[in-house]
Amino acid sequence: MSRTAEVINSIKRMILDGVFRPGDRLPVEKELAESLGVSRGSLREGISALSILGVVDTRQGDGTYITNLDVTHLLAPMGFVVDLEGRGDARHVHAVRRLLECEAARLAATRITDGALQEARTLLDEATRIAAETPHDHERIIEIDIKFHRIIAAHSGNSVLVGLIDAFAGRTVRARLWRSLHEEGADWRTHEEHLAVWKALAAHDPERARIRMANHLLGVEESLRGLPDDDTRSTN
Amino acid sequence: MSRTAEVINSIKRMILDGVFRPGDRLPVEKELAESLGVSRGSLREGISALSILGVVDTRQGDGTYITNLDVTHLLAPMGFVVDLEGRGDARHVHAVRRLLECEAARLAATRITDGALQEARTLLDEATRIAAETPHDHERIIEIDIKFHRIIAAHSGNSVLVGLIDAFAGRTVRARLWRSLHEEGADWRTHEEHLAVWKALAAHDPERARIRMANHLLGVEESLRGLPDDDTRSTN
DNA sequence: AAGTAGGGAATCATCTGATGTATCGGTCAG
DNA sequence: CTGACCGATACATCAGATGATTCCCTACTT
Repeated sequence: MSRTAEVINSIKRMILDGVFRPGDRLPVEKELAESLGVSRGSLREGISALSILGVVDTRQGDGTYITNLDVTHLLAPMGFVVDLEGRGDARHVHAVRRLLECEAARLAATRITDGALQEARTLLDEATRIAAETPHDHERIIEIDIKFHRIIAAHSGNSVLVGLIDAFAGRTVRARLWRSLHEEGADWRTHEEHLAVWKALAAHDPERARIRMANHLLGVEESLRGLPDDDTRSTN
Repeated sequence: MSRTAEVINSIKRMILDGVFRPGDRLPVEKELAESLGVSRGSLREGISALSILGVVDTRQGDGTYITNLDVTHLLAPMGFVVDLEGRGDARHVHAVRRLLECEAARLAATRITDGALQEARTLLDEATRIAAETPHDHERIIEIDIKFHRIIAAHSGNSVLVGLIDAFAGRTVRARLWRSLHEEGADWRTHEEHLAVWKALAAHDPERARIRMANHLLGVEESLRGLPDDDTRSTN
């Protein structure tokens, strides 16, 4: 095993064993390198990888700290996989996303708070206003869409599920989706679907919430089918 | 953005843009460092991170190559998240795993080949023999269990789903599970459940396969409840 | 002619030292 | 008490040298 891999595994192990806890500061490079028996260069290669993985956070002039180890943060690197897999035929990615978000909606129906329902409603109301304008502020629409889905995921009560959903509903996927269906007033239909999901959540009806969410995501996916997108054709 | 991050993003971008394809060999360190405008050290930090992420593969004395970019391979680093999240209360991890594997079973029911069915059956038959022995060869039992689940996942026809399942049904989770239920002949019950899943697959009945798999995983999860595990208590 | 052992070039792995840059905290003038 | 200054600290980056491994060509053996 390379020195770099040793560094990574050692630090991971120390975190799993509770030697380092979220927010803890690591020893300075020179010291940590000596204690692990590697040079600063090799140590930095390992720290660099851990930083990309969202395990540690280095601040120049300050030090290196263990992150909060939040699942969403640790799963962020998965975005590359989603981007990569979604280049051509994104059906697999969408199928998984649908599976995850439907489950989140089902769980959220019985767990969502009145405050979160109100917050979601406020977002949808804003979307209503924007959709009525011409031209639409699509950036804001997308932002609202992401927030709406995130509220639902957050109230599933499952942090791992939240992390996965965030990774799968990332920027690129969402951007691709909206770029394709921002024409022909499809945002009105999307808005109606969002509203249907919200009503099911407000009624605290798990099955209804799941179905409404499934219907919504299916609609979005179908907007992608048969796109005049070179990538889509080339991999079929 | 740090030089290291620039290196990582540049190479990721080049892969997404098709400049580098799976199996391609990257320019030598000195050359690549110059073309990206960074020193060899910074380049190596980036390459090191990409290597950990499973994007590239460096071989001393040979060169650095783009991996096959297989989803399962790229999702392997997520194992740390599973390990981390599964230290204390692993319910969230198990809930997600159950969701993923049930969907895989459902999909596999209509897609699994006769050959794969036969292969799975052979594995289960071997498990039958081993379970009858005393003492059991638990290592082999675990190996068979993993292979059985993997065959099902592989025939879901969704590569992303396969990658996630592999990450979530990784070594540590599986080891924890089996360590806890390898007593009191629970492996017989597990074996019966596997058989029920197999029968549903053989009948190409999606709903039945999903339910049998759900039942199987619930049984496994329940074996974990109320374990005298310090971690479990401390985080509740 | 075919197979094999040897050697050299190419490439990554690692270490060392030096310099640049950002942050934090104390000090001191106002 | 406030705010600007300044130095210690720590990470960021670069450069050079040496070691280890692989690949491939050559020459030798059978």
